[in-house]
Amino acid sequence: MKLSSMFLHTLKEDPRDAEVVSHKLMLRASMIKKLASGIYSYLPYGLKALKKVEKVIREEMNAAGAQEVLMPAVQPAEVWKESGRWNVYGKELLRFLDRKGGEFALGPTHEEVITSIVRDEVHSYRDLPVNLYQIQTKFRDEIRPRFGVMRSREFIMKDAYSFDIDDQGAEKSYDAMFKAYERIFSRCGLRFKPVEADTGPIGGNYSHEFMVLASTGEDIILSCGKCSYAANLEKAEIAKPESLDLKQAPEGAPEKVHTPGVRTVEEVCGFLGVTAKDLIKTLIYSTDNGIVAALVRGDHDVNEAKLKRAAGCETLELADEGTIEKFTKAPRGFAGPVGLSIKKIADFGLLDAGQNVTGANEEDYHLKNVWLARDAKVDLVADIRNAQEGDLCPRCSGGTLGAIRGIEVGHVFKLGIKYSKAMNASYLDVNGDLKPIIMGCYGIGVSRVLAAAIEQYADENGIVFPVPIAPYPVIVLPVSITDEKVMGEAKRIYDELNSRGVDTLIDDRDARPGVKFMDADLIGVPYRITVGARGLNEGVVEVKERSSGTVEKIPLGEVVDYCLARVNV
RNA sequence: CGGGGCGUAGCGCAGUCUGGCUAGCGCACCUGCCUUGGGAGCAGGGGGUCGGAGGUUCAAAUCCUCUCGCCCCGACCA
Repeated sequence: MKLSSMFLHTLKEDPRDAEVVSHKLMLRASMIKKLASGIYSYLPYGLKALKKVEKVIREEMNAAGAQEVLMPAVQPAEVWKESGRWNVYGKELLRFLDRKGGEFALGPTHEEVITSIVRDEVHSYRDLPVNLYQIQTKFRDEIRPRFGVMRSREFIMKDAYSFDIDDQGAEKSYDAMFKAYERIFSRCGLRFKPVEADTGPIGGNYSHEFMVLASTGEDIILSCGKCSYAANLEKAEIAKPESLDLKQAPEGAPEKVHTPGVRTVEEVCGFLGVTAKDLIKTLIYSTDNGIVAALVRGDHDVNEAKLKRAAGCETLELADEGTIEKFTKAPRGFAGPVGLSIKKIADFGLLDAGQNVTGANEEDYHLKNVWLARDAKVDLVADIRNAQEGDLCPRCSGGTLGAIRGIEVGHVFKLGIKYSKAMNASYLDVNGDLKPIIMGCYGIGVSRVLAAAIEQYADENGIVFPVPIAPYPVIVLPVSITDEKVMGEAKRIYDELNSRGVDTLIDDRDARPGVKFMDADLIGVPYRITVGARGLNEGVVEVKERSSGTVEKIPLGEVVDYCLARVNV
């Protein structure tokens, strides 16, 4: 491709509303263009990069035995009502009516559609297993899109769905996808980590996320320094204590203190001169299984997914002011376990606590010297808080958890029969018995992979594309386009590289060399061949490697082979 | 949805508080000269009606009301 005719308009300055490097650089490198909040066009250079990522994904998916399909972006409400998610999915599902008043939605994911296809087409165990995937535009009406295509509303996703006759088969399918994902992200040159994850509204019972490690990531990962355990914050467990008995309390009674207007943990600490660790936070939750009080140490945070499990409920949210007053007899900020008659679930972290400060269930009063074992009847002790740095590993002995940030680029789920049961996707087994198909689903955020790669591979001069996803692995840069010798040699190298299968750019713009160098750096081309009169006199050109910055002088006759050897991975 | 910030040319910004000449600067773009190994220089030029609507005023980018959009923090959500 000739830069003189390419639709590429780079920017010198950072656009104002870009925060993270990948967003800034994708805009500056003329890869994307915003149309509305969370909705982007891909310009030629960005699309080319996207296609490279897709190519890697396709190759590995096909190699793993999956077959490509393409499903509609617009989906009728009908299938969503069948699966039961029409009423569950919430505002992220963008709904609308067609001219006849029929209800439709823009697909945020395709479990319903694929399940309806497979249930019509598959009737026998002989048709299974099967794995179908697509690469397609999804729409999720995110409450707050941000960071460019990292978290956009419209985005490109590869989603695959596996169908098996039994759990053993489903396990194999899951495993095959897990391995394919490891190959995909490795080939893209990413530093990543698979972690155990919560399943969220997609459902199912087991899942892993693939996280690209980056300080700007929105997800927090906890991983053990000693063994291979790693999990998303929402899922991360904490080592189970040896005993679930509360610490024995001495004789005595809590002492009431006047704490006017003091509500938050910080305020209480400041007012009473204690630390957050000395406090017990009492959070009142409304659930489909009644009201519960969650007790955690003042410096810990409740993990709602864990609390749901412990409380045995499906839905759960922090109680509103009125509910709190009704059950604690005090406004928000003064709840405590002593004398509280609702179900109380205490966190492991409180097992060896004593002499705590808690709310008094009375406006403007707290209690000092509270011992859970003595003063409050706790119904259950469980793991209900977020893990944090320094916590003990749940899988090995002696390991501690560290926290790092990551960008979720892939997610694999075991769905079981959630959808096949709801939507009647079944098959006849060898014995002629009708059984539900066991499903799995596997997503990769294609556009997010691109953003994550740039997040991981950039420097002060711009993008540093890894070769496998570089839109163009090589750029030929003639220092002067008016020098016929220089231009002729540049053209020759450019043509030869292209004819030998290397996507190559040539900067044939009538611009000063400095401008060309800056642009080549900005757009992140891995190898730059500089052709100038100086070098030609010695019979050489210069090849600069973007990632290391090293420059080598290569004889004219060898430069094509030199590049081929570096670019064909 | 709550809090904060911002909409002036393709991009980055000044001007707004304290209304008043033809709305300005840098980058990008066009023409010419000159220059050609890390964002050159000179000269000339095109492009905006100040997010939108209404109002106040002799006069509105500037003041008032409404409205739309964008960004950040949070809540929410994968």
